Amino acid sequence: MRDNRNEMRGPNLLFLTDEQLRKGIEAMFFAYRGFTADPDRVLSEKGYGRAHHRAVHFIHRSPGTTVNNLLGILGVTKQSLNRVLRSLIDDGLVESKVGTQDKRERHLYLTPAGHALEAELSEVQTARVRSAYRAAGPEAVQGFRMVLEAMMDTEMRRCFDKLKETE
Amino acid sequence: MRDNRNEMRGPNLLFLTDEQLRKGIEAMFFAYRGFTADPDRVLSEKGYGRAHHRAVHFIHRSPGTTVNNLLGILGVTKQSLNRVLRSLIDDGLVESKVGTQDKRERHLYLTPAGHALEAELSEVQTARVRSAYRAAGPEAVQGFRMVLEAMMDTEMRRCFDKLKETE
DNA sequence: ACAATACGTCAGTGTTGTTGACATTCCAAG
DNA sequence: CTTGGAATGTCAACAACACTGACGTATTGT
Repeated sequence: MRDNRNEMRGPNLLFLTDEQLRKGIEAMFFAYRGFTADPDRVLSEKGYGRAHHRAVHFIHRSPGTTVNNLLGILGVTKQSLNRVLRSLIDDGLVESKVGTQDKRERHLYLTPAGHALEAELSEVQTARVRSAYRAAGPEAVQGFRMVLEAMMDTEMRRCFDKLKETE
Repeated sequence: MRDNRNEMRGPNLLFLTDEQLRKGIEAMFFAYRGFTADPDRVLSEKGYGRAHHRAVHFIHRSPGTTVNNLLGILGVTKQSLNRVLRSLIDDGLVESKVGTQDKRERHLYLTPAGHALEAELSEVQTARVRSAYRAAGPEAVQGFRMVLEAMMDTEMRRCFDKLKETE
């Protein structure tokens, strides 16, 4: 059950009180809204949703990735991803090439128009994150990243680490 | 446009490179999935969605709040909130009382059953946040909170601060 | 030949969002 | 006091998006 007695266990445990935890939860809720607000605005102007942003982002990040790869990274169903990819391909933002070794696979790439959209989305989102980073300072950013990574599932952690080593 | 030259501006600006910003964006994406995964599991068992969680959370947080207040906090449309509230009221988790001063307003309260659901949701979500906090340590948590607050809109910031002062 | 994999698609369901209309209540100007 | 506007909340119809589960096709590998 709830435990409010952390407050009496010394100042080094103050950050684990229910009060602090709830504040963190609410901060996460509001901050994520801010985090997605700008890209969402851009997307809705073009008739796209948040799922399109994610697809475009990770195709940009890992050109030539397959549909199955994206499914694992995004954590959506095949049908949702397919609908998104279908519209992106029809609109000429994403190109789907049949694999050379394994012809069952489709490798996904951004077209020039796709790169343009990605840049536009990345622009507005990065601007906000940069501003937040600048306001909070380097040590805060390091802490921010540590908590976020500790909040992931092992599954996502695996995805995240795999993306990191691609640098 | 993109700016990769931050890397040459000294070590104190290393955290503002595009690489670091992109990593932060992806970490935020994956972490938020982890953040909502456990409550989502509980909710779907009961036929509810994430919107129900938010409503229950903030009614618990601010008992007697009005529908309009919740609209501002949650950032959803009136109809979406109303549908959610309708099901919660019909299921006996939320009680809606006509205002005494202003009879147009409906003041919202959790019933005992509502408090039970809130506790169950809070339990699983808090467990993960607590674990992340513990793993990252107090200084990291402070940085985490600073960056999150800096990432909010002024609008949300206002909501967040108003909730904070209720303590 | 046979099973497994990668991809696409269909039907049915549920949540969420938008548009727009509507009833009730409050308040203030006439 | 009356009346009109503004605020609060409710509701219906429709669209967007996601999920489940099943099925079909092409390809790979044993």
